Amino acid sequence: MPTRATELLRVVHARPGVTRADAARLIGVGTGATTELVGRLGQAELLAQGPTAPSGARGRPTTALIPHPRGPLIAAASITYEAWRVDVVELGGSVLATAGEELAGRGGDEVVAALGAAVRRLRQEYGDRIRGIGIAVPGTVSRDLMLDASNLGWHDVDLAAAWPRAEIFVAGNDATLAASAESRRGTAVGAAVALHLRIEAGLGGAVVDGGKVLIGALGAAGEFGHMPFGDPAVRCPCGAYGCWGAAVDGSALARLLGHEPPRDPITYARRVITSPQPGPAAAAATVATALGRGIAGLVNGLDADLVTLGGLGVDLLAAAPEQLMAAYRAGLMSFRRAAPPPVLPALLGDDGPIAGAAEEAWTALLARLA
Amino acid sequence: MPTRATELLRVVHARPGVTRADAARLIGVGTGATTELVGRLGQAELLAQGPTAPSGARGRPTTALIPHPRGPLIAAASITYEAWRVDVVELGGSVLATAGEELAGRGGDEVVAALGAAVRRLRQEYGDRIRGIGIAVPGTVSRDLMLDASNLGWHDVDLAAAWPRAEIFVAGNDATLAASAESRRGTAVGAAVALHLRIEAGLGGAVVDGGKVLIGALGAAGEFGHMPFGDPAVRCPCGAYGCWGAAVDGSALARLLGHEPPRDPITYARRVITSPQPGPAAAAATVATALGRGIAGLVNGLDADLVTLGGLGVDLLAAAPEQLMAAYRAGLMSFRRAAPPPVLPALLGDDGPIAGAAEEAWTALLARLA
DNA sequence: ACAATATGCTCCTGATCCGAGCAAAAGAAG
DNA sequence: CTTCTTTTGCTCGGATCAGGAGCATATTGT
Repeated sequence: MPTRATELLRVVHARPGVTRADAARLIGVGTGATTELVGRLGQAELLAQGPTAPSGARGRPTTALIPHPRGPLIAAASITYEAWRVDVVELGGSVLATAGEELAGRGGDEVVAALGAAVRRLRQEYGDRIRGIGIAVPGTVSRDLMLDASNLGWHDVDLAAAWPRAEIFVAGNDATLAASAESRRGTAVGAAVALHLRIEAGLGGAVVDGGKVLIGALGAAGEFGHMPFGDPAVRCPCGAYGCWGAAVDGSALARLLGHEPPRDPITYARRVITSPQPGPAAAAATVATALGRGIAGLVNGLDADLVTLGGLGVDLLAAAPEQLMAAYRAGLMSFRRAAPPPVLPALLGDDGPIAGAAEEAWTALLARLA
Repeated sequence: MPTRATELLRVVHARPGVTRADAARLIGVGTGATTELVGRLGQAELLAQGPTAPSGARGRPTTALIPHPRGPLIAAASITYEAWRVDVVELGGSVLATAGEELAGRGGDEVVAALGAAVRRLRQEYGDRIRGIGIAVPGTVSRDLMLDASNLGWHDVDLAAAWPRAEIFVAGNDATLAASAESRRGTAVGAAVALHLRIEAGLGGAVVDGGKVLIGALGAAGEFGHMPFGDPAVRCPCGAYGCWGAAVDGSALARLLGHEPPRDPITYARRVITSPQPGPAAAAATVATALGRGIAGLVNGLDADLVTLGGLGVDLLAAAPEQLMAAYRAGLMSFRRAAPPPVLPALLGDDGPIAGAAEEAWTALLARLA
């Protein structure tokens, strides 16, 4: 039940620094109710008012709504293949502090323990202002917060150990969370149905429908890499045949170039894609074609009006835009070809997953502050 | 902003005949508020109370909440390849009256005009109680209610002509609406993410996430038949290559059997699929395999926990269950194989689309009655 | 008949929100 | 500098809604 108070907080979170007059118009309340609302939320140490830059227009100047200096905070974390990081994020998305380090080959439980220690240090510094945590991970997260990251060789890693008994604890796949961030603060703001695809070691993604990320029945939605758009003769490590992901990632490039499967497929793939030599360029073009064809299939089926690419998808789009877009257009249903949904690089880049973790945790917190 | 009143109406719509005590517990209000609510909704001619069957338990007996005898109604319509139909549906989904006839080869505008005449007749009978209309059609509907049904040869048919200036007017693809109905009153009740697939002349479907049908940016989501799970050498009428739909419908069976493309692909396909002869049976098995493989891909990507099949999908599942399910299981990501989401026939059968039209129109009406 | 149990109604209270009217703070015009 | 215009903010009264305590009601069980 969204009350006016949560609506106002959501507006301020989405657009920190809105003027109170604009915010009131956005949620459709009069000036009387606004006074009461802002007063109440100020008392609750959720909102504060700050000065605005002079507008130059006539009329009494308004104030800007900003996060309260003693207001609640969220810890946003991400684990990538190379490092982990924790940010302290206030209402509106600003980062107040950060901590992190390289993975250095440590195991999942060790990394979660190190992350948990960092969260404890930050909680000592910020006290109970930190109300919860969101974590982005390169793998799948079950409902009971167990992480499975096969590309890291991690299985049954208990993420809850980072902060047992946290009031708010959300965790999710990095591509899923990056999609959330793109739809709120990135390229996909305003899209009705945004599709985000992210190629790193494998292909993941997510659909954001009307601002809500589809997380699936088990929290494992967005594994578009395991849709059979690829060559039915190629076996995927997941056990199925013809997986799209196996046609667009580093292993696909290695296969095309007759190389051994690379140990670090991301670095390998980036090197191949950006190589000026004809062999690698042709391989990149082939992979870009497979990417474009699959994107078209997803757009046909999901009726997205915008597609954003993250990770190696950005490099592929830059290296072989003609091939990618040609395959994309050719795969679209005819009625879509007049106005194909744009395929654009994601705005937030490598910060997408951690930004998404912050967004989802803040969304959960705002729902609780009802 | 769902108020208690709309919450109660939604509960009664979902479970007509609930006792008022159960309904109050479901929406979490005390008996005092319930009295006030039921009284208000009775005054507004939205709810009435009826007798309940004796429960046998102790305590004061409660009453059943039922639609008001002068309450609002919805006209639910469907157009299929053979006929059109209009039902008058009350709160809770019961059908009070129905009308319809065969298409008999008429064009889209003529059919919509006939449907509109039937709606006018029903409105004369029921007066302003009929507050809106929902229409299920075998094609795509744009935001401005223009219908495109290429399999019928209809283009730019103005559905709004069936009831211009209707207060509530929703229209959608038959497969999309059938998915909605399945998730509310069919096999998929309670599923977190339900995938419904419907094969008639082509393959369509929809995803229902947490009770909400994903309609896409243009209202054209669910065209899973145009995802490239099929043979890349086969050209689909949509202009793309390798469309899944072209691998599982009547045209695919005809191709496998060396027949000409059939004029009535649905009847043709049903005959082939149910044929006891080895040739047709083998073709059906091949098509069932392609269906199972694609379903697995969609389940992988969308993380559905239940799949329902409608139209010819039911026949395929009955004719070649082993092949379909084997391909399905083989295509699932390994972590899903321990507990594959069930693949079941849809409960509502041919009534799915019209039931879904009623559901969506009622949903819109309930939102307006806030 | 009486106890036990579940349900429904009345009345009171508090929270929320809206609108009217007035006050305040800026720019514009003389 | 004064006055007018424009926009915004505050106070106050009224309306709606929701929740709870206490009592009334209708059934089953002994």
